[in-house]
Amino acid sequence: MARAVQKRTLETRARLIAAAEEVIAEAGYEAMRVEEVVQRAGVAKGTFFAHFRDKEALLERLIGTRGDAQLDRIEALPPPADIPAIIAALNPLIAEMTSERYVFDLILRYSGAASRAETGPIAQTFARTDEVLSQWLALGPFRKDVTPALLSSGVQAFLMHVTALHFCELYHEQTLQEMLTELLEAWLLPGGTGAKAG
Amino acid sequence: MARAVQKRTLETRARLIAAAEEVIAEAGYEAMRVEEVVQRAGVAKGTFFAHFRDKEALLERLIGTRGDAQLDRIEALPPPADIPAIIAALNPLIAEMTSERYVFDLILRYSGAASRAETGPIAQTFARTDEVLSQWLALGPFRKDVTPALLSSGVQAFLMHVTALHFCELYHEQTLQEMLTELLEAWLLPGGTGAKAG
Amino acid sequence: MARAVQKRTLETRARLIAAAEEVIAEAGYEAMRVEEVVQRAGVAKGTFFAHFRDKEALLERLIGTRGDAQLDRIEALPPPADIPAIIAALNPLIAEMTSERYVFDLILRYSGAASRAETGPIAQTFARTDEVLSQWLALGPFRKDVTPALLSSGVQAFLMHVTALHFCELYHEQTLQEMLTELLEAWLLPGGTGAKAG
Amino acid sequence: MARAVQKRTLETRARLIAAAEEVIAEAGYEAMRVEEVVQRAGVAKGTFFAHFRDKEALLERLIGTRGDAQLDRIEALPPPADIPAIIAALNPLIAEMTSERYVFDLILRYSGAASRAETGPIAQTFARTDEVLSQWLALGPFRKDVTPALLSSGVQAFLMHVTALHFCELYHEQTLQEMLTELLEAWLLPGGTGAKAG
DNA sequence: TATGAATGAGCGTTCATTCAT
DNA sequence: TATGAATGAACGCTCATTCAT
Repeated sequence: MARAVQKRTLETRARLIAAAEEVIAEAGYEAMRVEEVVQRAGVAKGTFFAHFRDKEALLERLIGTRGDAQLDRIEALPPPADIPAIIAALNPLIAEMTSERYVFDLILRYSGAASRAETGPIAQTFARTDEVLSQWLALGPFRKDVTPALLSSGVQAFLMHVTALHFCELYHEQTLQEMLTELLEAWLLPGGTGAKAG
Repeated sequence: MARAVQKRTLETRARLIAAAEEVIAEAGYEAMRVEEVVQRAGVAKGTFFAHFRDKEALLERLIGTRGDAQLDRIEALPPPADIPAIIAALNPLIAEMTSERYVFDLILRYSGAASRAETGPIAQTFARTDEVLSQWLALGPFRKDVTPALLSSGVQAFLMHVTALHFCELYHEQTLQEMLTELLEAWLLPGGTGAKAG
Repeated sequence: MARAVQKRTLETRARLIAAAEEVIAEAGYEAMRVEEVVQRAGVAKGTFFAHFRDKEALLERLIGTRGDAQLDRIEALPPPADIPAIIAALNPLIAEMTSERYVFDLILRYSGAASRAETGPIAQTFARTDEVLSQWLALGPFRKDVTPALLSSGVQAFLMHVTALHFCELYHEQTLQEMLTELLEAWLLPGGTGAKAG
Repeated sequence: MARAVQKRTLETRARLIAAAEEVIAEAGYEAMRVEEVVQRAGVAKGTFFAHFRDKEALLERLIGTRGDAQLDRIEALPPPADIPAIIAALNPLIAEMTSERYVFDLILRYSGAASRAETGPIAQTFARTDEVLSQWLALGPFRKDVTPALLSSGVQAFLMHVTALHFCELYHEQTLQEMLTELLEAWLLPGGTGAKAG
């Protein structure tokens, strides 16, 4: 009996999420209105708040889900053998994060993992990214004088750095790619090509 | 006469800034309300917007001023000879940035330099930091296989990274200091002690 | 200058009140919606709450104003010489209070004078009623063995008693008139016709 | 089997009532939420409404039960021989009614007997009070020029009047006792000491 | 009877920003 | 410059009641 009820609950939640995705696809995250979502989902406003603490909770979930999809894809890739491969793998994730200023702000707010009572989806995405990167860096032909965990941490720092610069009018897409490349080379292969030799 | 008017103007502006600082000292940046500030300054709401483009413009100015004070101090220091010295020099800046989550968000938003028409105070602080760091890194006993500009860029990325982690309950103050040390060592002195040899 | 501004304020307030009265005339007090009022007044919702603490504050004012109008009328009457005259004078006030269950509930809630920070309009109407009644009872051919204030107090008790019974399906209009007459006779002229003799 | 079912039903009802009393004891009538009650009773929300038409039906029952207890006590008393005795007898009833503003409002709403299809517990309490008072007033040394029913009606009006004033901060407990005494003396013994003579 | 997810209308609130004076 | 009333779009929330299972 409890299961039957839960099914209805899941359906409602799915409808809300689908409606929200629809709205976002049409007008972007920032333009999403709770009112609009419940109307499209054919659900009462109160129901919305029975499923999500607030509007941001839904957004967090939505963004987290997308991030997870990216990570699923990334995990399925063969460990990259060089820096261009890393960048190529991570680029869609960067694209996701820079799709909208509002999204980036949200990500920043929620990336602070357990700053909230429970670890939210976005924080989890960050944790997963860390794991994936660590493995890659351990397996690939990168410097071994420091732990993969530290390397991964640094890569993430660069990732966020470059992502933040996306919203700075001074930089062009290409410049940022170059900057990221340079940073990663200097970080992962100090001594340049000599790293391979060394 | 124009001078007299200007004097009054400057006084009003000073009163607004003083009032804002007062409010912030009591309740923090996030809790600052324009309403409260103008009341304490004894001026009308409209006057506020005659002096500052918007609320954030004041906040930017306030935060920028603090950052500048830090940089004045930092610039007066002798170029650090090792990583602990760098960290010691930068720590107060980190403390400033982590004083409040909201402040950090603002800083990140405005770190993207000219995301607004004119380069604001926060972006300028970043630019200055970049200059100082570049000089230090050029002068000090750090890796020379990449440009000081790139090194500086990376240091800033790590700085922000670690600062962000301050708002993540998982990390303790000490852990973060250690992490920053490790990151900087790996970044500025790849090959560890070998850097001294190189 | 302050006066000019105040004029605009008064106009806005007047527009809000007029709009509210319009809505109430059409659909009753209970059906009044803040949304509807601000729309008709051509005013923003925020403005409504800048003028009235909440919806009930406006309603209180509206009901109080009507009560005051009744009292203005009542005060202009010559002091009644007998009980039917008292009842005739008070009947429109009763009619006002029983026009809507919702109104009566509000009156009850706010009659408790200073139970709120400031004495509201409804409580003031009650106070004025007390004054008027006291004067009447002092002047008229009614019992003199107790103070007019006490007599007035009793009359008000009967008034509310009978008013409350209006919302009880058992009683018809006429029954209540009779009951009030009997109560007032027994209260104001104990000893029946003998009072005239006495 | 029907009996078994009925037994479970009664148990559920008892649990709901007990839970409600618990909540009320802790937070008062106004703060009682159906949600809270069903949680404590360990039943589903729907179950609540299978047992009580609506929330007020439960409240009415609860308040009515308390009133009945008072009346049981009052009925057991010997008919009072004077006004202080009447007041002493009724005082606990007043205390009950003034325990909470919200309770008084409810009582007033339901005092109007059959304003609902069926006469509820509160209305019944009023009816019983009326009977008791009528008998007392018929038996005691009070005015006989009007019917006991009318006298009783007036006493109830005064009772409610004084009770209402409890929620008006202007009046103190003692003042109200005195006012009630004066009102009852003037009502039940017009002519003052003459009543003793009569 | 029992369940509990869903309902739903509307209130109050927020507060940076504007604009007529 | 200075004034301050007015703006306005959502959000969050409430919580008794219903209804399909």
